[in-house]
Amino acid sequence: MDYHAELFNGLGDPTRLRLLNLLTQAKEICVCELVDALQVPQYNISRHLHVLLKTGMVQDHKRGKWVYYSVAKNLKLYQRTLLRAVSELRDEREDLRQDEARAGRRLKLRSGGVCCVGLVSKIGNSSQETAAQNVAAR
Amino acid sequence: MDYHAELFNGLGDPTRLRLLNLLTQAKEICVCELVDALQVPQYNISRHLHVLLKTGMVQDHKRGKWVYYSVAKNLKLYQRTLLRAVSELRDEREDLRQDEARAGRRLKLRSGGVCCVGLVSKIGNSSQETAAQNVAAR
DNA sequence: AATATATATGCATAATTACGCATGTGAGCT
DNA sequence: AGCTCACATGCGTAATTATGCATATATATT
Repeated sequence: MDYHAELFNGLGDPTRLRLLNLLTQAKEICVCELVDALQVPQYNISRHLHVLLKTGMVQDHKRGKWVYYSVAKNLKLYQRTLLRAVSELRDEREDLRQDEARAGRRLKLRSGGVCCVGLVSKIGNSSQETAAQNVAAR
Repeated sequence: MDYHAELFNGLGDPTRLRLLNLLTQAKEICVCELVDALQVPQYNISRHLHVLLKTGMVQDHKRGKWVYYSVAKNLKLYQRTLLRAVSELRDEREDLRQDEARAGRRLKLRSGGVCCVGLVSKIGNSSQETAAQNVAAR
């Protein structure tokens, strides 16, 4: 598919829409935090982030064991406009706000700006029953 | 897929991107004109227009034998923002401007505001060798 | 070095979507 | 009524994309 259509397509998946929404709200979020916020398997989050990376909408930054994602710098005009459309969507979507709530709770668990220290979080991956369920809230 | 992701997805196809671009430039365009402008089979155009209809981005209006499409009235805020992203994209895309050129030539052929009178145009459908090739230009 | 944690990815499969062809529908013309 | 033109749609198939599971990689930590 051509590049720009792909760009829109990048937002054409519910999970990616949710990811982008969170990323526009916070400066930097690491993968495990996104996993907890969306309650979606880690391999799934990673894959969707990869798609968003390819569209140039987000950038990643490895720090220690973790990979932090954020909205890319130097977005083109139409890309910034797209992001704005996402935020505008926010008002209509309860689920996006729920994501933000879970993300908020999760981000509070950072110690010294570092994410997931001492937290186990494997929602869909492998066996172990997941921790960080205080974040899930329900 | 959920509704809003689908909305982005509506733009996540090159053909639909091209259609939307033309529709944002002109008030009303009928299917056969779009076929000539994009040089894409009629059944294909119809299908993509149907997708755009479902997203609420465009509306149709039957007039005599023809069906005219236009950008929907009463778009929501984020929808208008999306359209703006499309126009902003225009600057980067030679192909969109070529579509517009062909569309412009085609629209000039209207007689009395009525489209495709006496023109035969079956780019991909069935047999007959297409007319309106003065529009294709190449 | 061995182990544990965070993230990515190969592979098989399921689900979704686009496409081409043929045909259906509906409006207008003769 | 029969024909033609504009448009839509059913169906089969090809192409694309998402998902789950397992595993690979890379970076601490002990």
